[in-house]
Amino acid sequence: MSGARWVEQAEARLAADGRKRGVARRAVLDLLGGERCALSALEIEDTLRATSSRRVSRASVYRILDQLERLRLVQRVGVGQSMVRYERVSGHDEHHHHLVCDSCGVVIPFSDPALERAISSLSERVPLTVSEHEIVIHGACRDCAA
Amino acid sequence: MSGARWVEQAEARLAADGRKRGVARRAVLDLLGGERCALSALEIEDTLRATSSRRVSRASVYRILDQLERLRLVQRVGVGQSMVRYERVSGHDEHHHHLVCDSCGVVIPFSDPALERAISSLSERVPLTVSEHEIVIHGACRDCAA
DNA sequence: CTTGTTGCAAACGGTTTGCATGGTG
DNA sequence: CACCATGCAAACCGTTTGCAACAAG
Repeated sequence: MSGARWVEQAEARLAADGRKRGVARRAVLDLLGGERCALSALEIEDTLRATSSRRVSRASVYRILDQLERLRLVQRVGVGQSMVRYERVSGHDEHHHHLVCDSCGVVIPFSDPALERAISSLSERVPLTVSEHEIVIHGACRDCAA
Repeated sequence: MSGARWVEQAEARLAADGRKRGVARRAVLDLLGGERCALSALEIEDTLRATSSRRVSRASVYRILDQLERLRLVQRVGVGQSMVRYERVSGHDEHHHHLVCDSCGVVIPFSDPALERAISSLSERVPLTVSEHEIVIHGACRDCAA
């Protein structure tokens, strides 16, 4: 799913949910639509301040992310243990997980069919009605390991 | 590795690192040694206040957990996105991951050899010197799904 | 005009730090 | 007796909330 299409679909679902359009949310949607990997609320605020002419308040960013999460349009990613990150939810085709460099903090997306197979087979044998899963691999990236 | 043996080994490694013994840390070690799954700093503080006669300050709990993490004696677990949890690191035999009920917050440990195999094979093909990995499966537990 | 949206500032809650005290090696 | 460990309280910082002004349907 392209970013533009995701934005479109998000607007539709928000409208169906009885929400009204607003400048702040539109700016956040446009930003998330252009990113395929996870951003924190503060990064979103900073990026918007830098690129957008109109200022978006921190509170609005959090409220908007909360709405989007409730509608399953974005997903929280527990990559850094201190700051929550969010990324847009697209089709299963774009499903991915994260490599995290514990030294410099860089986050690299990856996907692996064999791993997904193992997870989905496991999901059926577990005492939980599974809704999603998250895999984070920690280590040192090439720059930091050198 | 038994909890008691983990405590013993932890003390040894702390001593080797030039650390001196102290009551607060001993209490935290004993508690973690008796737990196989993840606890938050605040849970540790509360448990110690309830069970131990001597009070352990919140700051000490955080400082001690930080030391233990640095020495790889405990591991942060990003189970809830808001509160960091810690569990002791034992041998590969006790390696496990976590099921989280998003409704009531309960955390259930699990392990799966097939999944571990998929992860370790993946770890060799990834642009990162892998140190560890974390898998969290979200869903609704039996009580909450009912 | 009714109801959602936004910005501001203050409140919150988990975590960290500065400092003085106390205990270990 | 040098240095780590500890408690206390204050500072920090990401996040949430109350409120008043604003805008969409």
